[in-house]
Amino acid sequence: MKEKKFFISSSIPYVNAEPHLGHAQEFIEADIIARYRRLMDDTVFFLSGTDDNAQKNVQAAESAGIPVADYVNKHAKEFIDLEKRLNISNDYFIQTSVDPRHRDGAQKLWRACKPEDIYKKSYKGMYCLGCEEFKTEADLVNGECPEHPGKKLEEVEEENYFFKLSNYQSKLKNLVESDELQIIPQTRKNEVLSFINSGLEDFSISRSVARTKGWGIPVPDDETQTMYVWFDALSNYITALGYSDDGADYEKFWKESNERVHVIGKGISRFHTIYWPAMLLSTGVRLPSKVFVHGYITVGGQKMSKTIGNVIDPNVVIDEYGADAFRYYMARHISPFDDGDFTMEKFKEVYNANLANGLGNLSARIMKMAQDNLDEPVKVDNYGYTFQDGYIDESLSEYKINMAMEYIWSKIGDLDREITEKRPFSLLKESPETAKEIIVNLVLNLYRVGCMLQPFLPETADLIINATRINKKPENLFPRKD
RNA sequence: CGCGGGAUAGAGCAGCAGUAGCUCGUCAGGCUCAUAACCUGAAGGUCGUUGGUGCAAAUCCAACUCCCGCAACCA
Repeated sequence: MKEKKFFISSSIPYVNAEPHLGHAQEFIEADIIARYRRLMDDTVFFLSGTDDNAQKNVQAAESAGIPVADYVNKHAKEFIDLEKRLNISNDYFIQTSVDPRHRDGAQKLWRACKPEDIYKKSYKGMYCLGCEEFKTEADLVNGECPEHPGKKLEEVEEENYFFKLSNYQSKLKNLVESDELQIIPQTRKNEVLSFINSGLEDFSISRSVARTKGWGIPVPDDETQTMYVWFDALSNYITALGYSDDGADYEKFWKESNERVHVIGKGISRFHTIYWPAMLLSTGVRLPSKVFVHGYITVGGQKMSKTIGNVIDPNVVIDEYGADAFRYYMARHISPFDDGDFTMEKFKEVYNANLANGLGNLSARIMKMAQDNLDEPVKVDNYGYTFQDGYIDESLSEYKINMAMEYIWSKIGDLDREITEKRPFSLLKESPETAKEIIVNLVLNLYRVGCMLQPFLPETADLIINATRINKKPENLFPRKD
């Protein structure tokens, strides 16, 4: 099989708060794909990071009374820690305010844009001092900012750089329609196309230094302007690879790669499927090949929000149930494409049903029989099974992670049924040879399940595979919770 | 005419044209190897409403009702 070069990224969240379930979901989805591709012998670069330069970070730091850099680093560390705890196998983690290659790369990208695509324009708008951001007519209620009633809106006028998105309307349309820039799932592709067809307006790509308070990346050759954070943030996907100095990873995983995939949430699909590709078209840099758009996570059917107080810290779930149990829920019970719901009650239910009673119990059943009745370990390596399975390949090639999981769990059900039907435990007395044959076959199939689980539940997969290799019942993989 | 998503057994969801399925719960059996786990069976659905296309519709089309997001710089 020919080795492929595969790039995949999670989006870089701005770090004005602790990581939540949505971030964890995205990390897990991207990680499953990355691990799967490595198992398929592709050469993979999996990128993750934080968007440090957003103005929201500045506001959050100010209200916390901490220097922006400290504030950003503190929260970035929480993201790094969460990824570690979730066994996310990213090859690099870029912090956009820390890595000097990012600043250089973003400025290089700016300079690389066609001169006619960037122009200066006076921008006038109603600025809310409370929110510290511009408001559009639609944002206002009775001419006031709904967040800060009574507070006067200030009419601010300043010069900003704009990007001539309108130049790229038809090109973008063709790219998306032809799937040269593939958007998954189809509904998101339709949304993007309808947005393109409604007409693309140029967008602002800089802010005055006065408003950014000097935080962010300076616009090249203009000390009065800071880059608009999206221009800066989107470029992370290539700056992290070494775009600024044509580094080896940039050559390998961007310029010459077979696939370049961004995993993002539905709220930022426009930036990734329209703004970002347009910027790249202007500079002549290669485009991503796929954008995989996932939904949001609701809690008890409601949007997660601090006001409602229903925000769940992924760390709390991991503390109680472990990383693999959490990965399991995200992979199988949250749709990769639509919004999914999460509550601790539901989590516990599926944990007990599918992990404790399902996979955990099955592993114990089979390996106890094997340990007590087989003289030596089953030669699983001679079985010739590595990872591949047609159904899983097909599901994952379309990013249907939950379908792949359904399939694996159907195999688990098959094995439980087989034990009941073939009754090796009672055959041991009457015809031990037949019983042993059955047990050997069960071990092989358990091994196969372990292999299939590798991208999804890496720790558990290793424990199962190892148990079959040493012919020993594993420790309680998923203790039942009452 | 803003855009999109949802409405399927008591609950939560999958299916998206060809005998209605999964998890939990309920009831009745079986098994006793295993994490009081596992297996089988049963009860329970006019697949939001009304029309249409098809030999055939949760599945395609149209209209309507009710929920939920988004509405250009917000995972």
